[in-house]
This record gives sequence, structure tokens and C-alpha cells, in this order.
Amino acid sequence: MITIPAPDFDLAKTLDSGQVFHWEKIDKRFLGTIGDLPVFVEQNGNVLKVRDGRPQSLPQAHGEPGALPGIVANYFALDHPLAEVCASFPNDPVLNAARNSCRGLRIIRQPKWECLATFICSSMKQVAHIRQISKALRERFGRRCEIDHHVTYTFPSARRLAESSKAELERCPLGYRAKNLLATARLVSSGKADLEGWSALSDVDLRKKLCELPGVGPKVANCVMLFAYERLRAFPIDVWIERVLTEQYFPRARRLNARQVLEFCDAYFGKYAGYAQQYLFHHARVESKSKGKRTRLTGQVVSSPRLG
DNA sequence: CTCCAGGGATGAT
DNA sequence: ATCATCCATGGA
Repeated sequence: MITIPAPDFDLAKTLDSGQVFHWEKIDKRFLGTIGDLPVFVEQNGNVLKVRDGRPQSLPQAHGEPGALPGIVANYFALDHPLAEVCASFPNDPVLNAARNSCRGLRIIRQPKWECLATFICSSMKQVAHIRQISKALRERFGRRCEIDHHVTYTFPSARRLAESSKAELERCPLGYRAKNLLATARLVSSGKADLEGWSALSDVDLRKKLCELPGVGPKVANCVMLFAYERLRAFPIDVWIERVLTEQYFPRARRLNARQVLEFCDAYFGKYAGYAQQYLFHHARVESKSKGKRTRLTGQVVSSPRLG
């Protein structure tokens, strides 16, 4: 068990903000994997307590002994200058509310293949269902790990999925996404798509490369850029963000021109536009949930008398 | 039951 | 270049 200082960080918010989908809350702790390393993570104020899944009697397989703090701090991006990030946001009512409700939310550094594969599975799926798909892929194709009398699974490698079949993947249940996931797994596994090498590309070239992969369009490409390539300016636009943009920033437009919207977002939200996007996304979802709860509790649920 | 979800590929204008 | 349609599935 190790302890890591983590000021200006909210573990629960970060793991529940729709950027990563495999962490499971067990009592006060979160169980999951960082790459191939199974860990339990718990936050106590400004400190993270972490237990990893390597047997104590064995030497640590990779990296220097005691490298765990660095692995954890890097994964949760504890080095991101969050104060500077938030200060860079424009001063408008929507973003001010989001900035307030998302305090401590960080955009983490995910493994590239894991992030890419997961977001290929995300299209037209609710967050809860993406979690279910991630879990199914891990349980069926990943490596089983035991830690503290609990079980978790690593995310399967591209090669492992490339060696599977569409029928096997469809049991996860991916639906029409299985074909795309399989095709992309084969490209990555064969080396035709060099995810690590693409780190050196510019934003424009990286986005172009990602969009050539089956099942990857502008939205998924931007998610992968933001969550796995640390391109903090990438601005994924999903249905939630599109709603925020149309209602809050383009209230008079009857239709949004995609090109103009992107130009606006890049200029208006600035250097850390991806962070602004994530805060707007999470804030909108939390608001929606509490609104739903309010109408369920106090709203007049008009149940019209049933006819017949 | 219906509606909707961190969209993309394809074919028609 | 922009627009409409289809794609599977399950939670709300």
C-alpha cells in the first residue's frame, strides 16, 4: 500500500465523467487496471491510497521497484496545471457553472489501444452501456487478476481481439460495432496502424490517421486524441455537447454549420478546449440527472385516467 | 410500450 | 460538400 499526494483532484468525479469506463466502486475504493496493472485506489482528502495487485513476494515485473507512485500519478494526470486550465476558460455563465461543479475533475492519460477500442464501442450508446461492453470485453478476452480477494480483468490487446471472431465479439454485445472493432484490431495488431508512433504527429495529421480506422469518425477521433494522446485542445462533439452549444452558445441559429461550430469552439474555448468540453459534458449530465430526480420527486406527474 | 444513447458508413442530392 | 438512413442493443 502506497500513499500519493493528490491536491486539486477528485477521483470519483474523474472516474464517473464518461472518459473511462471500467472502474468499479467497491465501498470507498475503486477497483480497476492501469494498463496491465490491477489496483485499488481510494481518495482521502488530498491523498490517494493505492494497493497494486502484484504479489508482495515477487519482484515487480516491469519498471523500477517503487515505480507505482509514478504510474498512478501519470495515469491520473496529477501534473496537469488544473488551476491554469480552469483560469484559461472563458468567463461565461455556462462555463462558470461547469467549472464549479467539476472541481478536481482531470482528463486522465489512458492507454491508446484501450481508449480507441472502447470509444469505437461507444457510438450511440449510453455511458452505462459502454461500461457493460467494456466489462464484457475484459471478462471474455482480458487477463484475470486477483487483488485483495477481488477479481478484475485487463483490457485485451489488439492482437487478442484480432484473433477472435465477429461472432465472439458480438456476444459482448457490440451489435454492429463488432465489425469495426475487429477490423481496427487487425490494423493495429498488424502494425499497419502504429498507435504509439502516431504520438509524434500534429493534431491535424493524428486526427486524419485515426479517422481512417473503421468505426472512427471525427467524434471518436477527438475523444482518443483528448483521452489517450493528451491533445488537450481536441473538442469531441457528441449529442450532449451539441445540445449545450445550440442552447447556450448558438440560441438563435436554426441550424449549426459544423465547420463554423468547430472554428468557434477552438477560438472561444482556447488552449484547453478539451478540458472545457469535458467540464461542459459532465456538468450537463449531472444537471440532467438531478432534474430528472426533481421531476420524479416533486413534479406533477400527470397520470391521465386510463381509458378502457 | 416508446425514446434515446459520448456516431459512423453509405448513398442520394 | 451537405443530408437522410440504417445500423443493434438495453437503460430510462
